[in-house]
Parts: sequence; C-alpha cells; structure tokens
Amino acid sequence: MVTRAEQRERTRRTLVAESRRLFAAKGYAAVGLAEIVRESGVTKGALYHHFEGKADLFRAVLEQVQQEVAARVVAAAEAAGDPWGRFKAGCAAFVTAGADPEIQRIMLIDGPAVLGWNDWRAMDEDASAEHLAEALADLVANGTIPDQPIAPLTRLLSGAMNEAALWLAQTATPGDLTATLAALSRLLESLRAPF
Amino acid sequence: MVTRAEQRERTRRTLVAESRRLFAAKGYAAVGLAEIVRESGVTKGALYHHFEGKADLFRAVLEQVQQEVAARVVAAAEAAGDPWGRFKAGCAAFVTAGADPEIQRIMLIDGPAVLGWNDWRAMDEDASAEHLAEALADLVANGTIPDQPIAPLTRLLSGAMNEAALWLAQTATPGDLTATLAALSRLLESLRAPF
DNA sequence: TCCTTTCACATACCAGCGGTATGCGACGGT
DNA sequence: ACCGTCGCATACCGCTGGTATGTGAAAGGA
Repeated sequence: MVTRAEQRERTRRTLVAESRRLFAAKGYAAVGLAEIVRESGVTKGALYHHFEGKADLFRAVLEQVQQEVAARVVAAAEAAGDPWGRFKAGCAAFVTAGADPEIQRIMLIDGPAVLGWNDWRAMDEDASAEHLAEALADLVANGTIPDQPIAPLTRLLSGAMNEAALWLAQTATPGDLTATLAALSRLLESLRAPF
Repeated sequence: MVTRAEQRERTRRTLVAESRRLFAAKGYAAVGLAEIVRESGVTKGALYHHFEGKADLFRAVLEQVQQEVAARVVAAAEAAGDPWGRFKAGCAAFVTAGADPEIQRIMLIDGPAVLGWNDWRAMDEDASAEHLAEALADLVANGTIPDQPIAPLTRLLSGAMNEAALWLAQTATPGDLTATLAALSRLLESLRAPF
C-alpha cells in the first residue's frame, strides 16, 4: 500500500521530469499540456492539482535545472585550491554545463520569456549569480582584482558566460568549447590586478 | 487617390508599428492577433496577406528595432575620433539604447524564444555583432588589444552588453546607467594591451 | 470496525487563440 | 470599357490552456 504523501510526491516528480524532457526537446511553446499529461500517465486534473498552470510547472522545472547547474559549479570550484583558481574553475564549469542544449533552452531561452525577466533574474540570482558575486567580492577583498563595485561587474560576467554557453549549445564542433573557455580565461585574467 | 502600392505599404507599416507597440508593452505571448488588427484598423485577412503568421510579424518588428539600435551605435561610434574611442563609444551607445525596456523586451527577451536562438543569433549577427567583430579585428590589427581569436571574444562582450542592457531596462534608478557604463569601461580597458 | 472526511486525481467542458478558405470590390494595364 | 489581379474582409475551424465538478480510495476518530 502506498500512502497518499508517497503517491503525491511520485506524481509531482513524474510531471516535472516528463515536462522537463519535453520542454528541453521542443521548447516551451511547442509542448502542450495534453502531451505532458499523456507522457506522465496522468490527466490535466493532476497537473492542475499540483501546479497553478503551465508556467508554474515550467518554473519548477527551471528550479531543478538551475540547482543541478549550481551544484556542478560549486563542485568544480571546491576542487580547485586558491580563490582565484576556484573562481576560474567555477566559471569554466558553468559554461561547460551550459553546453548542453537542453539545459540552455530551459535556462536561458525560454526562462526569461516565460516567467518574465524579473522573475527569471531573481531565480538566477539565488542559483548562481549570488555565488559569482561572492567570489568576486572575496577576490576584491584580498586584492586579486582591483577594487571596484562588484554588482555591475557580476552582471557583465554573468551575461558573458550565458552567451558563451548559448553559443556552445548550438555548435557541434568540440573545438569551440576549448576556444571559448580560452577566451573566457583571457578575459578573466585581464581583470586581475597587475603586480 | 491612393495607388495600390502606397496603400499596401501603409497597411504594412501600420501593422508593424502597432504590433511593435503591443509586443513591447505586454510581451509577445500576451498579445493576440485580434488585438493587433483591431489597433491597426484592419482585419486578420490583411495581416495574413502581408505576413506568414504571428512569428513572421514579430520578425519584421525585431528587424526594425535592431536596425534602429544599430544606427544609434554606428552614429555614436563615428562621432568619436580614434579606433579605441569609437569602439568604446559604440559599446556604450548599445548599452544605453538597450536601457529602453520596450526595446529590450523585443530584442533580448522574446526574440530568442519566439524565433529560436539560431534565427535570432543570425539576425543579431547582421545587425550588431558583425560591427563589434569588425571593430575588435581592427583593434587587434593595430595592436591596441593583444592578438587573439576575435570570434569568442565577440560573443563574450556581446553577451556582457546584452545582460547589462537587460539590467538597466528593469531599474528605474538613473545612477545604475553610469555605474554599469563605468564597469563596462573598466572591462574594456582591461582588454587593452599593456604598454 | 465502521463511518465520515479529506484528498489526489479523473472527466467533461469552455472561451479564445492562431490559422485558413473563400468572397469581394477597387485598382490598373490593355 | 473590359477584365484580371491585387488587397483586403468575412466566416469558420481545430486546438490550446484553463476550469468546474465528479469520484474513489486513504486517513482519522468512535
């Protein structure tokens, strides 16, 4: 016998997982609720019992994707030694994670359009941009990069990496990944305070 | 008496202008064709006589917006003297132009989601990224910035400026514009070859 | 154990959307 | 003056996201 809590959780996870598959493969607008509930083995009643609507379901999917990417970035950063190495490793991990076209479609293409840029930005802030700002603040504090306002710099770097990830998602040539990472590395290095 | 060519052109311009207004104000998904043709004083028959559908109409709007932004960037760049000054002036002009929320909604939020990232990227390439790449190539050629592949660098800078523009579109505080432009200026200066 | 309440979901239905097929009157070449 | 063509208007359709209501099984008290 399955408890109601178990069943509830199971249904919700299935809906998120299946809609994530479909959103990633075909894009938000091209996926219908009918298709989602069919693939999930439930009905629209179940969907609307768990979520407020299609956009709310997408929000749950986006949250999951962002958490996974953030986890990969943190893991890569912690593997490196000094602060500057952790910073660069984290940036490279983010861009590499974004190389997956399905992640990008959800995180960077449909995300802002579906939820609105404000909501999307708030979620991105919690998931990744906050870590980036923290890392930059540390690097400013210990003099690795020159003293300057970190908020606008965070946005510039975040945008640069988002765009880099988007590009990588579209190109099949593996050489582009290394070329882009090299360019990013040069850009980051140029920020470093000259000794 | 109006010729057919005049009338045709007039109807088309009205459709583009009105849908641009609505897309900018409410977003692509929230605007219906019924509303567009009502505000334009025509019917859906006219719309589908001029465009293949809603997305095609949006494409025409995006093209117009991009051309306007590109014109502002070129004008600002030509006003400056030396190559480095033209480069920085152009970048600043792009970010400033993007501060208009209505331009951003069309160019950066809905654009990729509606047309797909590939098509959007191709249009952006023609409208602005090409100029950016050209400017960077010149700066590399005359030794202002160190020799390096310009394609990935172009993407990074393009993404950084897009994000900066998006941010500015949401904040009402005018100080953010100068702060962001300052951060961008520092970033660009750090690219410069040390003498 | 039995009865009742609650909850997780199914069923049936709807307004409105983008899109299409067809009709029609005026312009424009001959 | 004629008639083909062009620029739209009208009427209509399938399908979509969303909602109102029904239903059977688990949870809880006696």
